[in-house]
Amino acid sequence: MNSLHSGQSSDLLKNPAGKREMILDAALHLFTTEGFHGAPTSQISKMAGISTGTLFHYFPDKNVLIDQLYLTIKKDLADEIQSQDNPALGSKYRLEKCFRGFINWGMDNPEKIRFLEQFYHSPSIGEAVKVKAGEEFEWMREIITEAIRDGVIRDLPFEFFGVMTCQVLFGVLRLISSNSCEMSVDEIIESGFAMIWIG
Amino acid sequence: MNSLHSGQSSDLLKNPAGKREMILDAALHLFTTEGFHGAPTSQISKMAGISTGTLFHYFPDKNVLIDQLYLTIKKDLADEIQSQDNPALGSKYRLEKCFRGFINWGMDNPEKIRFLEQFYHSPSIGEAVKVKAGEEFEWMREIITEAIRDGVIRDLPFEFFGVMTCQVLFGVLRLISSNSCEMSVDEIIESGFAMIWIG
Amino acid sequence: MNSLHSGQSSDLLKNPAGKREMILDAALHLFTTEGFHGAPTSQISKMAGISTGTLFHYFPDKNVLIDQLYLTIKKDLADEIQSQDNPALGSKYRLEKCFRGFINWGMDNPEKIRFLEQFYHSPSIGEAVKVKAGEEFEWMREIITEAIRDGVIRDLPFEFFGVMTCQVLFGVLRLISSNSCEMSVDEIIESGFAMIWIG
Amino acid sequence: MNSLHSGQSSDLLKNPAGKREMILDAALHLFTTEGFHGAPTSQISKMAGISTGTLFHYFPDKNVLIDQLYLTIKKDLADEIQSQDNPALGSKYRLEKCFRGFINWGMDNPEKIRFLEQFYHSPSIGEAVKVKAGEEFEWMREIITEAIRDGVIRDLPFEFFGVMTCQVLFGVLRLISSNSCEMSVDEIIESGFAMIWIG
DNA sequence: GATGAATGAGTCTTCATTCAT
DNA sequence: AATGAATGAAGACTCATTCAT
Repeated sequence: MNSLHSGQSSDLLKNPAGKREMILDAALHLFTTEGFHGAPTSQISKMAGISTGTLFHYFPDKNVLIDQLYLTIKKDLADEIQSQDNPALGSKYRLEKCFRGFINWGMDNPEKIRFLEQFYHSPSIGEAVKVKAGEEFEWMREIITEAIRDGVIRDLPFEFFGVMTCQVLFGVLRLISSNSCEMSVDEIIESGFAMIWIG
Repeated sequence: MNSLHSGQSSDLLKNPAGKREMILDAALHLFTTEGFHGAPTSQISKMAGISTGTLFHYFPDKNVLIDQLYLTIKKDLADEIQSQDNPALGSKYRLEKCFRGFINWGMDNPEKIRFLEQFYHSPSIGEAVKVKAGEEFEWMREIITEAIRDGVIRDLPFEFFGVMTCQVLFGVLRLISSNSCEMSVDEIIESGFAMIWIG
Repeated sequence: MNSLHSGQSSDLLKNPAGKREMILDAALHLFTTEGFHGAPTSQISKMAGISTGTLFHYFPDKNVLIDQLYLTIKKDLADEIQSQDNPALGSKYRLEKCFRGFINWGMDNPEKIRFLEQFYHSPSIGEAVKVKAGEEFEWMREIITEAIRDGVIRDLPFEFFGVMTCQVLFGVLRLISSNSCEMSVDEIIESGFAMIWIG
Repeated sequence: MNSLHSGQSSDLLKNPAGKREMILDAALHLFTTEGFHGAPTSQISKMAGISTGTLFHYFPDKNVLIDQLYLTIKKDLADEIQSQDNPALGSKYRLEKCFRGFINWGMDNPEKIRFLEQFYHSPSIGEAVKVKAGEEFEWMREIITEAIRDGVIRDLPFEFFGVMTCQVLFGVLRLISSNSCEMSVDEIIESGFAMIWIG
């Protein structure tokens, strides 16, 4: 018996993506389409292909599940953007790269975007988690500071810039995905960016 | 029986603000702080000062309640803005008046703003109601068209303008209410408007 | 239609003993035979002839149910004993009357006796309730004091006398109900009393 | 491989007191404080320092665990008392030695006493086990018979004497451990014994 | 219209037990 | 022997909704 091969095949059969990840995936879908209280844990585990008990083996309760999901998604987004950053380049270029990273990630992950939109304002996510998730984006503060020094954006507080940029980028993604306005994807993106650069 | 007398006294004693309104008020508060499924109808009726059965006298079920609440709030906002409009004036002035109307209404009704933010993306509101609520703002299309003709804003579809403006105005209100950025209320508002005018 | 008659019959059909009492009766039986955690609330409500939800209308949770049951039973016992007391009589006579009252009540209510035996030492009953239940018997302190003054029982603290008397009387009732010793009920009772009088 | 060496080291490292005993110890504590159904096997194994699966290696199921625990404790008590008995001495002396043995064991093992009090009347212990546990004390029947012949105690059935003596001794231990009556330990013990001798 | 007791399907969560490693 | 992830039946409790009064 070839232990290497048998090991691989059993890994693939039993662990196609890791149960924790399968739970998070199912939860993402159901929370987004049904809401937090509208998505029973029984349905989440069924969709994840595990038993009801197993869900609680990975997440002590439903609140922890949505908190971890929120955190995971925000970190996923932050990592994706940061992975493409190059501190050696100019601030305007770096900033635009971040925006495009956000938009691309959002177009690739429409359900995650819907989740973030829906739950950022929701009482279902713990406050501590919201704060912690926000910290994943702290590294951008430096780019903003530099961009202000370079005159690329107006001299306004980081908070203002952060909130407004998010609002505009979420708006861009909603327009793209709703497909209800007669503009090309690129037009939407460029028009959105225009609001940020001057604002 | 003297209907005038009996009507008056019972109205004043039992119905100081109208039970329907008291239910909507309680629902607004609880849906905003607890979410749709997180706010039991029993708690809503208790806060409204009525019995559990009475709630279902005014709203056939809980979904109708939140739908009506959403509709009522959006109409409230639209009416407030429209009441201050004067079609005889210039498009830029009218548009700015609308924005300021929105902002002022939002500052006066922070819970309603939170409700709109939270439930605009939520599956708890019926699609038909979302559409119907959107129609309350159809009258603004004319102002936008005029503003584009006057070169006050860029020539972009109504949908783009509508989504983006909402996003920016909600951002402005959030910054104002969170109080976390070192800017005066006026600075926040003006900086927000600047993004819209050019965008 | 005879409203008087119909009223009576519907009362009898719908309220043969009061739902609260039916729940307490069912709980008494099931807690005694299955233990606290061994008796599902679903089974209690089924035996009480009500729905699962109704149980929680009368008792906010299962712990309150057993606490109230314990309190009700202890009060039942205390009231029964006190109702036969006559402060005008001598202390020995009164004390013996109390003992016989206890024994008779215990023989009439074997399940309640089993319940008290089983749950007096159990962590399932809240401490506060145990204390409160104990206070139902405070009025006996006076009889004991008098009995000591009269030389009917030895001069020992109320606590000693209380605990020991209970132990003996519970023992008497167990021997009577187990039927495993070749003594008549009266012999058991008299032999038990003998232990108390001198102790 | 040196079995002696490996055996020793693993025994000492992994089995300082025997896993079976550690499970029984943990179960004793948790059953006493939380009740049978209130103490999850997972918590018992955690407290015993073993895995959930190992518990079921030593005890096929939870009922067997509590049955064995009950049996072990009763045997422990019986052995302790019997070990101090000397058939050559007089019946009154032997009997008193037994009582003192019980009291001393109870003062040394308060948790075991609480366990016996709590579970003697509980449906969680199998009937067969209760009978079997009772047999551990059969050897005392001879002492009682002798004591009756010697006129040390009244001529009453073994069952009466057994139940009543237990009740009194448990009462004594409860008074000692509750510390709520103004008597010295010796006074409580002697006053308790007095009840037995005459009864 | 107004009440609130009653319902029971549905929710989250627990836990004894198994079994592949 | 030992582990601990996995199971899923079962439990406590909730809550939208009804209906007799």
